[in-house]
Amino acid sequence: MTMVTVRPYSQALDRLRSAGLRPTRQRLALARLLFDAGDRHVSAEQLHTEAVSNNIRVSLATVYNTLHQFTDSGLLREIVVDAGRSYFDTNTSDHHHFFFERSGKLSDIPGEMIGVTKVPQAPEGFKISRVEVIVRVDG
Amino acid sequence: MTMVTVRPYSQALDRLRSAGLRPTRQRLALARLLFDAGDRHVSAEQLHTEAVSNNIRVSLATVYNTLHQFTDSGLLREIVVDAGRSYFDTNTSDHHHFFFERSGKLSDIPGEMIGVTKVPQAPEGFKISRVEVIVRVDG
DNA sequence: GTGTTTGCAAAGTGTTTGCAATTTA
DNA sequence: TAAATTGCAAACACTTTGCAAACAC
Repeated sequence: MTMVTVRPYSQALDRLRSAGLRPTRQRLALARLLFDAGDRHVSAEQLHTEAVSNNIRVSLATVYNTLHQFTDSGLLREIVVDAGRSYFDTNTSDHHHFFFERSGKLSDIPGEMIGVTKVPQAPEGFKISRVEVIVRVDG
Repeated sequence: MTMVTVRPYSQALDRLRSAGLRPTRQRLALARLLFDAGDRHVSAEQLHTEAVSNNIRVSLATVYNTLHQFTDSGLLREIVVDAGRSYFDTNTSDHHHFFFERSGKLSDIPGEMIGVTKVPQAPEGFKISRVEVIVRVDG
């Protein structure tokens, strides 16, 4: 018996709808690039380049706007590992990252593969919004 | 019996010596600001402002250079939590951080207060250089 | 049609660099 | 005095913004 992945059409439209974002040409095209290819970590510049080379006419400003709108509506997660460059992760579930210092690339570590114990209480009046583990690797 | 902290002079000079850095006026002054006041998390801009208001004549470029030299020689640790701004931590021992999203401030979590278990192997050919835990808090 | 979204170019951050002048050893 | 360090101003990389034109509903 063989497993078959049925992908009748991009889920991009549904994602936009459920996020309450108008499915404009640019947003749809970017959503396809982002979500139709499994888990990804992209910078704005990268995504823009990729869009352009796929003949999607979209400005860099719109890519930035779109990435932030997607992040605000929970479709993406922003990751900061490197001063002066933001990455956006299409995997919004609970997980952590390897960061490859030489190449500047990221890769996912499934949430259950790392255990963080004894996380201290947030100080009075604050609540923990996320516990992020970054395993920096080199070599 | 009373414990007395004897601080005959700043340890800044010794720190520079042991790091093999020439103790210039600027480096000494910055080292005093950084290390004579316990654990600190500062940005370049912050440190420069502080220096200027303490009548230390030093340019922002030199502050950047100095922070990087200190980091390279192990006197400081660089922390990236916020896109587009680097912090430098005078505590170079094994520990983690709270990051206060609203104020942009950091505070230390002693190394032994968080346990990270089951850290996966670094991929073939890579070695782990650091495991960083950032507890983002909000509110 | 009306309100939203886009693209452009300009402006804004934070950081780095080139090089002459200054300082340190 | 020779080599290292500094300051300045310009250059940089990345990101955000203002606003008119284009678009979605």
